[in-house]
Amino acid sequence: MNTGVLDILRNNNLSITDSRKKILEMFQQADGALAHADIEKKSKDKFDRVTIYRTLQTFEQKGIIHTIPTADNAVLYALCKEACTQGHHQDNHLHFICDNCNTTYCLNHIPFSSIKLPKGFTKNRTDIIVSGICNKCN
Amino acid sequence: MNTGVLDILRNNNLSITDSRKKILEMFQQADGALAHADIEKKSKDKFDRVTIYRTLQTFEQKGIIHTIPTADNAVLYALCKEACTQGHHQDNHLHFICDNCNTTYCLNHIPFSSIKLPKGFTKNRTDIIVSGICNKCN
DNA sequence: GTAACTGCAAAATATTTGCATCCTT
DNA sequence: AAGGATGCAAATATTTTGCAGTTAC
Repeated sequence: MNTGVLDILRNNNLSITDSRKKILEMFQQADGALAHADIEKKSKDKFDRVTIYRTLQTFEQKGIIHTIPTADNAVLYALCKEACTQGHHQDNHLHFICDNCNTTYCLNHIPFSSIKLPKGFTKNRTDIIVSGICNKCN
Repeated sequence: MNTGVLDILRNNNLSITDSRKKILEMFQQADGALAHADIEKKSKDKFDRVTIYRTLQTFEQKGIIHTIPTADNAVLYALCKEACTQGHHQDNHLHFICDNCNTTYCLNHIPFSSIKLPKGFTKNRTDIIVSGICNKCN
């Protein structure tokens, strides 16, 4: 897995630094979404808050991670799939947020019909957020 | 329209105050989503920031307005349709956010197939956020 | 060696809380 | 009159910015 992290950074022309390696690994291990606060907690005494903000921002610009909109307005990030490229994120995101344990699942394999917009509207990105109770909490 | 506002407040056992009337009217006139900042600007020198926070919170608890998840993490609110009741918001929200003018449209009449979750997952709320360019900006 | 990244300090924003006063009913 | 709502002050929390020192390449 470590190699994967390095490859991702190299492929995006980012220099290899401790914080970037560590934060990327956290995303891979989480296999789901992380909030700024999660990263801060899990990396206790490791990185400055500011570094985390900047790293997340860099990753998002490069298309390595994407934001997940949430109803309660927490800022969540998750690894992008291959389809994401710099400045142009994958079109369809389907995320499930558990109301109980608060875990976020990326359910990219769930199909849904594409949405037809009214005339004159152009679609760029679609986000679907489903909340409820996950299989572990049920 | 003024009567509508009063009815809404009465139906929810809320006392009729200037800020509540004014903010509700803003939502009706906006016919779309408003952020805390929008309300603050539009009601210049009228209400305290804190009153706006508290009013929005009250409205949301009563099911008069609901939050709209956004990718850029702005907090948006919009009027709920009749189907919303206290503590139990309408199931399907479809919102369009213009990347250009930033206007948010509630497109509740656009159909989409219901989403099937994996076994063990229970659905509570579904939000669909489409971003792109709206008909006015196109 | 140079450009880029990090950490610290501090500024700018955003949100919450406490309390005295005012308003609605 | 009583309970709730508002405004103000202040405490917290969150995010951004500047800059000097450090690190990657």
